[in-house]
Amino acid sequence: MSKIQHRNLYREVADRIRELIEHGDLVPGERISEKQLCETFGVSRTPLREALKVLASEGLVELLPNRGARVMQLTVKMVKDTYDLMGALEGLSGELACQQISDGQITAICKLHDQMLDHYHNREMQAYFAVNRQIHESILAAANNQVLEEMYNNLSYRVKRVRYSKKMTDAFWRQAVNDHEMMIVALKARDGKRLGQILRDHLCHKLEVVTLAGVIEDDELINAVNG
Amino acid sequence: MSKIQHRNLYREVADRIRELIEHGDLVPGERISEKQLCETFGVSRTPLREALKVLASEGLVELLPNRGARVMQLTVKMVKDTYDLMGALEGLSGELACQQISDGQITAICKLHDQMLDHYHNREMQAYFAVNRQIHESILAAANNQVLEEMYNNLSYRVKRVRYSKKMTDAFWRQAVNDHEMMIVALKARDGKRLGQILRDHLCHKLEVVTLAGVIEDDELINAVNG
DNA sequence: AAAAGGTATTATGAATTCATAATTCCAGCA
DNA sequence: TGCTGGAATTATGAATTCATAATACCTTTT
Repeated sequence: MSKIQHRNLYREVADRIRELIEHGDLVPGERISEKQLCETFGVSRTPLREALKVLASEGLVELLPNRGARVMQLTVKMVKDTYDLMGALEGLSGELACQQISDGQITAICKLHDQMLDHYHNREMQAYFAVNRQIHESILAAANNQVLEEMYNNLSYRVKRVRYSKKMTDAFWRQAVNDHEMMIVALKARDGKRLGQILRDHLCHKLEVVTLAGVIEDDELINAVNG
Repeated sequence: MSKIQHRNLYREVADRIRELIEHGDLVPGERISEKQLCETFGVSRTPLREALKVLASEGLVELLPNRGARVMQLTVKMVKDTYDLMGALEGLSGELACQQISDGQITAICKLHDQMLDHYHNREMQAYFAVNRQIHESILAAANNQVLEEMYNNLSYRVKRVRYSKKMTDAFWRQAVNDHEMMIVALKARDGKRLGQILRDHLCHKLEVVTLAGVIEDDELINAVNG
């Protein structure tokens, strides 16, 4: 791994550690060795520890007093809670977007929607997810709320490790596409309340189709605490 | 000011700086002198700078490369955006709370509600706000979603400097109390959708009754950037 | 007197050093 | 053999030191 370039070191380090977590190179629950990371990145402990503190406040890492840091161990409940929250934020983004979105932005989203439909009919799941994400990001951007965007991205990062299942059921997929059809209708009508409602409900079953790799069951956690 | 006690220093320091910001001792836009804060708290620069980085990631402080830190300057738009977000989160808390709240918790909230009504009728604004906050916190707690709670508290901290106006209009106050009446009805019926809707709308006009002390108008900001 | 340039000072960014808490490992003992 | 206690080691928490960028101040020149 290439050494880090020296500019705003703690921020660079934080980005790199985020990548390591996202990529699964740092295993949840496993202790993070400061010395080892220092050597990996070629930096001293000061910026590394600053980065860890930022990551802790982002909820990606947990700091144990006098016992170092570890990658945050996600529980099923935490993932569910996070999805609930993201649903609420998506809903808000829809409501806000309708208040000010331009005709051009709407046509752009409709274009993406058509692309997504193509991928759906061709059963191209990767491409489908990519365009799907673009649509939601477009709505988020159209909401024109920096604080919302920041929060949403933070939450998104926390559960990034939980990947979408490769074997999404047809029924679920059809339902998701159907939601998107309704979204487009509401968006074109600039019906914020309705778009918000659709988006809030849209995400709420997403948990059913994620693979919980690296996520521990809550009863496991209880055992780990008691045992 | 008493020296800080040595235990998880960076966290203590962060708490203290939050207090200073909330209390208005650290003025928005003003540069934060590391040396001065170090002397105030009786700590070295290392934990202080760690604290600043955490506060920056919380949005309370902004870090300028090679030029230190300053208290985040709130704009009217940022405050509005934050209130929109908090409204959405309140709404979610209501929905979730209805799914699992116990009878005991409901009666406790009803009790608070009655207290609040008393304060309203007696025109005791301070007490009214205190109980009002307790009600919303109770619902938030009943939602049983740690991530939500954490995020709400963070947002709350960002706009804490913006205080409620002493001269809230009767009309507005009556409307707020009316909202609360409807909330109680929905809560007793455990009607999550409805409670969520009320809570989302409840906050959305709050901006109208806050004093924007220390907050700069967005056109001022534009002037500051251009000038 | 005002502006430009350069030096001195100060503040920040990062590395190193020091202190202390946690862990490991081993000896002694039951 | 397994358990307890303590020394040695290691890792973390915090302070200090070093390097460098930004700022302030002063001189020089027009």
